[in-house]
Amino acid sequence: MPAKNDGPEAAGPQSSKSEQTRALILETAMRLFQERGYDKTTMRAIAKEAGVSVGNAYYYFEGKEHLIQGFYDRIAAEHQAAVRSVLERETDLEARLAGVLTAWLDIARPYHEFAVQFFKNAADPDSPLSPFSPESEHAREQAISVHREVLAGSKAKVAPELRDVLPELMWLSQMGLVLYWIFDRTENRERSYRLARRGARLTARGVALARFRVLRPLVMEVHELFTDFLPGMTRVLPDPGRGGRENG
Amino acid sequence: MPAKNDGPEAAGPQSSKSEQTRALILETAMRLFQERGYDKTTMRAIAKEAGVSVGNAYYYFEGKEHLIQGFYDRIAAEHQAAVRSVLERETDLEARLAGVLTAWLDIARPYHEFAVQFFKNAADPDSPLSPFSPESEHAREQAISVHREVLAGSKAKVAPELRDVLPELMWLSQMGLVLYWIFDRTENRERSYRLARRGARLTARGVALARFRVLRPLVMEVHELFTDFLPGMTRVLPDPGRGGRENG
DNA sequence: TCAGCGTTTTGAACGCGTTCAAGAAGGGGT
DNA sequence: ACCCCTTCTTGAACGCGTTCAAAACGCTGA
Repeated sequence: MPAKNDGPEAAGPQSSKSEQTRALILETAMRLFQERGYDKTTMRAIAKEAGVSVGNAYYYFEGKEHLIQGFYDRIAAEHQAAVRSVLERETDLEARLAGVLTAWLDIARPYHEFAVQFFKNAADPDSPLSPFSPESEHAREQAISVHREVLAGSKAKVAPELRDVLPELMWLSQMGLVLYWIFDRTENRERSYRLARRGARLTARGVALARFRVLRPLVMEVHELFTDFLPGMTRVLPDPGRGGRENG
Repeated sequence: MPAKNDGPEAAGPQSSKSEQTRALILETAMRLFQERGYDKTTMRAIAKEAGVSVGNAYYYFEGKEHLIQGFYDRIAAEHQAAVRSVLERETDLEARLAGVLTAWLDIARPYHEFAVQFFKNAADPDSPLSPFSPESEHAREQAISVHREVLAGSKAKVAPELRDVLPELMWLSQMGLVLYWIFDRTENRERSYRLARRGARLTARGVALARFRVLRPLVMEVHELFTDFLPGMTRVLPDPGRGGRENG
């Protein structure tokens, strides 16, 4: 049997010639993106700099936007690592949440410049780069589980109705922070940091108060709404059909 | 002195030759967008169909994306009109809010197909089409004032701390609904309608409960957070005012 | 060694949004 | 009548992302 693949994407992290070329193209692209910005980096420039042909880049990546997937992965990995120390140290819900959010801001800082391009694609439901796309499911699930840990490792007492939806809610509000961050033009993203800290405080206080009797109906409402709609958000398509390319 | 202009954009809604050409291009573009979708409609096709040259379209509009501004205006106008009957009829906050939201969904329905493109541009902070851009300020202010009316015309008793921020909050949650709607693939956007109704209920109950004593700190938190950050969102550029105290 | 076959690589070509130098049209002022 | 200045219009040309038929490569079995 010859070396048969299901396409270049299907291969694992082996160090074959193919994987090397793929990695070379990705790294070159990421470097140029950071040096010149996304728009000013042309596919031709990436190919030239990497010493391959344009067509070759398209053999490994479906298009230019797919080359920024590398940043997703990098940020996610760094964040996961950075968060660890905070989660081991703190037991206060507010501090834990604030730590996770500000850690993300720290890590994402170098990429703010072209985060817009990032987000433009994320805003397209059909794009695999959308945080709600099936392709992002793994990364999304990992991000949510960070918030699960934020909650579980804290000494905060959580209303039982909120237990299961809260991590997803917190992830969603993190997406809100990211959105704010993208629009944030202040120096060093100061306002984003402020929002992160305040948002963490608001969340912690909300969770604490959610155990009061008077709030029972509201909490139930929140619970129902998000058990109902979060699965719908994270699984956008009614059918799996990752079907043919609609060319045109 | 000859007929001097500050450019074609500066002219009011006169019916000069210039304005006619501009309108012709815009109408042709909107028609083709609806017939073929945004991506499949080329600038060359718009120009050809309108009987002008490509360059001429660029004389009147800065680029292709600017041609969808027409939809913004159209939807906003229709929504403003549709909402009137609801606001005159109902006095219940939940019903008023649900009415406003579902009216938007009704009106926006025909444009869902290419709403993505819509949103891709809206997601760019530098784009004048962003709902947070200075260029959208008028439309945004009008949309917020609809929510002001929703609140003012209802018999609901609102905690004083929320009075001034609530309309903006409601508008923000409407933006959230729009986001959900864009990702919504269900038939007739059923889930979006569900979300609108449930969101309205949640908001109404939250407002009702916000008057309880125990919630005072939470309400204050919400109030502070949004008086602090909403002006920052709607005025993207660094705004020296609002020098609230840094919070540890 | 070589033919066969899947994998990888190539770069010209396509269609698109956008730009721009050049010209046409439309009026005053003389 | 003529020039002049502004506004409007043109379409070829540019640079880009993307595609594709064809070529080069590399491995396997004979």
